[in-house]
Amino acid sequence: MRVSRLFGKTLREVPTEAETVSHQLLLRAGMIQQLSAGVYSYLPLAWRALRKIEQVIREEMDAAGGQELRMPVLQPFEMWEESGRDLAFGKGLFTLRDRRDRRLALGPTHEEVITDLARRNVRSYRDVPLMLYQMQTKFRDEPRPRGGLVRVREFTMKDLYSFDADEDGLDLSYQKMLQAYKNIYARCGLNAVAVEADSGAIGGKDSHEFMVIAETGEDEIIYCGTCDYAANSEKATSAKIRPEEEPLLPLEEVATPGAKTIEEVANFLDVSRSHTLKAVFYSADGELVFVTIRGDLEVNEIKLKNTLKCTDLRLANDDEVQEAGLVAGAASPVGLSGIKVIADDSITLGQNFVVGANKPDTHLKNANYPRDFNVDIMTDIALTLAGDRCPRCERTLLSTRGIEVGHIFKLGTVFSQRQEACFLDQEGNQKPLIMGCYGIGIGRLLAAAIEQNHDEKGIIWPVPVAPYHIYLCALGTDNPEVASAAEKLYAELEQNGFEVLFDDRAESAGVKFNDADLLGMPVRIVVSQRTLKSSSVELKLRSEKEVESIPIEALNNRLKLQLGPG
RNA sequence: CGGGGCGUAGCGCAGUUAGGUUUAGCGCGCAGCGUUCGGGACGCUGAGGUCGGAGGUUCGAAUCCUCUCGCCCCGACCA
Repeated sequence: MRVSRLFGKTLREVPTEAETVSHQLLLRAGMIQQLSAGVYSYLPLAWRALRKIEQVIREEMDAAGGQELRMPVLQPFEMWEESGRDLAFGKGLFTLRDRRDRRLALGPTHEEVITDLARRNVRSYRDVPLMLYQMQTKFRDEPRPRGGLVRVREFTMKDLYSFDADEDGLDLSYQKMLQAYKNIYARCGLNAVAVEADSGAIGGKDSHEFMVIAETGEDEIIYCGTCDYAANSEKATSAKIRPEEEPLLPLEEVATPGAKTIEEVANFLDVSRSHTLKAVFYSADGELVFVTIRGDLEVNEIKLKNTLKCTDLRLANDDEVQEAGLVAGAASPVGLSGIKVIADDSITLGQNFVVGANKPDTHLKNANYPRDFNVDIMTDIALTLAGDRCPRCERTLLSTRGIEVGHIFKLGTVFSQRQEACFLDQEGNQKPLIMGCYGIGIGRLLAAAIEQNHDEKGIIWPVPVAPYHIYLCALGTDNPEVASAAEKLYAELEQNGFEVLFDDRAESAGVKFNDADLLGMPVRIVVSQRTLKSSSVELKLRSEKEVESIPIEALNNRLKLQLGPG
């Protein structure tokens, strides 16, 4: 491709709307163009890179036993009602009506459709294990698109779905995908780590996310500096420390005028925060619930939402709290009735807690579970923070930010049961298929690759995803000798199977070099009067500082060494 | 949806506070000619704007008022 003919102009200045590095570079390189919030056109350079990423993914999916197919974007809305996920996705689901006024949804993901395909086509245990995948456009009406290609409303996703006869089969499929994903990231020049994750609207049990460490990432990762524990902060747990055992003391009412927050109460009574129980009120699908947790911890709303199995969760407002007869600032489960109480298991770690007395300006000392109160649900709903203890080795946890470039789930029978996708096992029993699903956002992967592979001058493409291998730079094109030598070299390189971006423009050296750096092809070759004097060209790797002079006849072999056979 | 910011030429901006010499400017980029030519060269000439949109106030609106649309950033959601 000739730069003089390439569609998409490089920009000298950074467009103001871009804040993340990948967004800035994609815009400056003339690779993407925004149409509206979270909706982009991919210009030729970006499109080539995206296709290369797809090809890497396709190869790994096929190698793991996947079969590529293609499902529709346009899906009957009833299918989403059948699975109940019209509510789980809520406004995130793009919907429309056809001419007969039938409601349709633009697919945000394809579990419903694939499950339907499976129930029509899988009959026997002989038909599994089965892995089906596609590269396809997803639509999600995200509340807030951001970061260029990091979070958009229309994007291409590779989604693979596995079907197995039993849990062991699922484990095997899951492991295959885990490995395939690691291969993909490594081939795309990405350092991605697998972390434990919440399964969100997709549903299911085990789940891992692949994170690319980046300051601009949307997710917080909690990880152990000592062992290999790593999890999304939504999912992370910690070893909650149990204080020294003390004898159980009798309940005692104390006046705590003006003290409402945990901080104030703890200070007033001169006890540590971990010696108090906090009360928080939530509205879960309209029902008021009482949440209690040890005073030194915070509630993780994702865990709470999963525990309550509700779709809408928010902090209750003052009116709702008053209406329920709760005393904000002095509430506790002691003596409480008629309201659902959810407790974090931290309340079993410790004794003689200070809790609210359910009357203004009054607290109780020495509350103990279960002696003094009961709860409806006891589980882990605590937010894990950097500085907490690792759940595996009890060393200190650390945190960092990351971009989620892939997510894999063990779905189990969530979908196959709801949609009755069954098979006959060896004994002739009808059983639901055991499913898994595995997704990668292609554009996001591209953005992450740039986040991790750039310098102040521009992109530094890893070879497998580079739009072109070589940036061929002709300096002094008005010199016929240079021009014809460059043309000849361009033709030869392409003949030898290299993908070449040929800068044939009548621009100054500075302009060409800066564009070469910005566009970031792995190899830059310069042809000029100077190099021709010694029948050579100059070769520079984008990732290195040094330039080397190569005799033209040796160039082909040198490039093969660098880029692999063309 | 809550909070913050912004819409003036392809990109980056000034002008808006105090309405009128602004037929709306500047830099980059773009077109033509000439000189340059190994890290974003220079000169001359030129094209390009219904100042996001609609209403209103006024003799007069980019500037004031009302409504509206769009975009970015921070939070609640996800590949």
